Amino acid sequence: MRIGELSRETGVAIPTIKYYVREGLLPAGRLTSPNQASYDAGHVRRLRLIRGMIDVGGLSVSAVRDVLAAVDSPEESVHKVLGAAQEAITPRTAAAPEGMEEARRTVAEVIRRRGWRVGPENPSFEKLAVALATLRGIAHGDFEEVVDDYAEACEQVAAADLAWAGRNAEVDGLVESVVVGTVLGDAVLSAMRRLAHVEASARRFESLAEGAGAEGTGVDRAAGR
Amino acid sequence: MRIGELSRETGVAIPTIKYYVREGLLPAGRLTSPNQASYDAGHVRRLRLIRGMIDVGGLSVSAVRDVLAAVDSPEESVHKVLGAAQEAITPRTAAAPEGMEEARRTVAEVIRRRGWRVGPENPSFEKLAVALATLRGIAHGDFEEVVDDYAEACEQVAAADLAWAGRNAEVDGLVESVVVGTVLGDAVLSAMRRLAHVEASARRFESLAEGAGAEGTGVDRAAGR
DNA sequence: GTGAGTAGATAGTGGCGCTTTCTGCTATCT
DNA sequence: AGATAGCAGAAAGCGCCACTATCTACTCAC
Repeated sequence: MRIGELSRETGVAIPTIKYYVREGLLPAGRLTSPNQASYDAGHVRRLRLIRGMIDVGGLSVSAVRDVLAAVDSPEESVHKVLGAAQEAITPRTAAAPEGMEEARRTVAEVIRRRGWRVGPENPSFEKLAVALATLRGIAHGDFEEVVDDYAEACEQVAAADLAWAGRNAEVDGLVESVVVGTVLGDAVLSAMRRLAHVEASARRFESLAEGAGAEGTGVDRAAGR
Repeated sequence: MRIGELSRETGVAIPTIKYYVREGLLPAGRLTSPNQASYDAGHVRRLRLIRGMIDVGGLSVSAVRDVLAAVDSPEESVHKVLGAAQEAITPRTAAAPEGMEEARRTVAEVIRRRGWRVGPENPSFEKLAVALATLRGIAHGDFEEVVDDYAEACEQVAAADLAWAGRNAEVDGLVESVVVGTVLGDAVLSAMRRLAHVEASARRFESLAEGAGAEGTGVDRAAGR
């Protein structure tokens, strides 16, 4: 397959494909003559993976490069790849807000209550603490009461993810499955969470005020601040 | 409070504050003389909200503007604000991948099974379908078997969110609570999902191969593709 | 042999999120 | 009263990013 076909197959413009090759996201084609190269199904898959991470996962090109570098090192442990994917997927290096110490304690507490074996050295530990500290700096309601519900839900999701990755690994390889599941799973999860929000508030408003001309998606007028 | 104090209080540089004012994210201070303005606690809160959405939520400045515009229109229904927040939080306008029709059917099926009352006109419906279609284009394992677990977890999360927003609304206003919960909740959820992944795979690998020198965080070597 | 397609390289583009610089002012300290 | 520090507002500039355009020299298919 030549570059034009690869482009048509994946919907990615030719100059963009060349750009990805230059940037090291995509391996170059096998040269059949000084100005002809051939691409195969691996390139199609890889390109789709790249576009998925960029378009759906919202990753930057350099984040994708980091993730793929981890995917490509064959002897790397899943642990490291997962770490790279997690590192790459989170936006920026958020400046530490106030109240981080308390937030870290909250996270450690949840982890303890759940019986998880993750330490503060895991980058997600810190990310979570930053998010919680930020939340406390903005909103008054105590988020700690919610955190355990989140944790329980996450356990369920993680179990499902693992089962899926296990099944998928037989074809695509474990590492790639983990990466795809992590990056795209986030997108799935947050879209679904929004749908669930709509339903949950529909349910609440209907029980509060019955039959007041619902708006289709359910959530209805409510006072601002 | 003058701009210098506002800057110190929030950790945001003065030119950046001015930039946010220009961009309409932050209301201007009240002028006390032609070249002096005073800012109050509302500005501090607002600035923290902006930085939280940008740093932790990963939103762009223009996305934040859209969200805040919705927050500020007092008679707007929660429905609309939630929609604006949801619109703003999702990255780009992902090009439609192949297999969208099947993906839409899958989403509709899950919604039906769950008894949710959300239609395809909800933007998250489409976002979810795009994510699923992309996933199918990349990975072989059937994600549909996982989708119901996700949905159940999301129900739990959404119920917790709603309860929190209800409590928080008494102080901060419902609309703002919903926005904060939606945007920052995503960050919390994905960080926590990663922690749960680590634990879940630790649990699996330990049951498969007992005592093979665990690496601290649990996940350990496994074959690549 | 002609036209469409290609590799590889360099330069350019538009948007984003600030940052710098400037001018005239004013609050505050000594 | 003078010195110093800070401020408002406007305009221009900057560095990065993700492409995109253009070019040359080739070659393959008809």
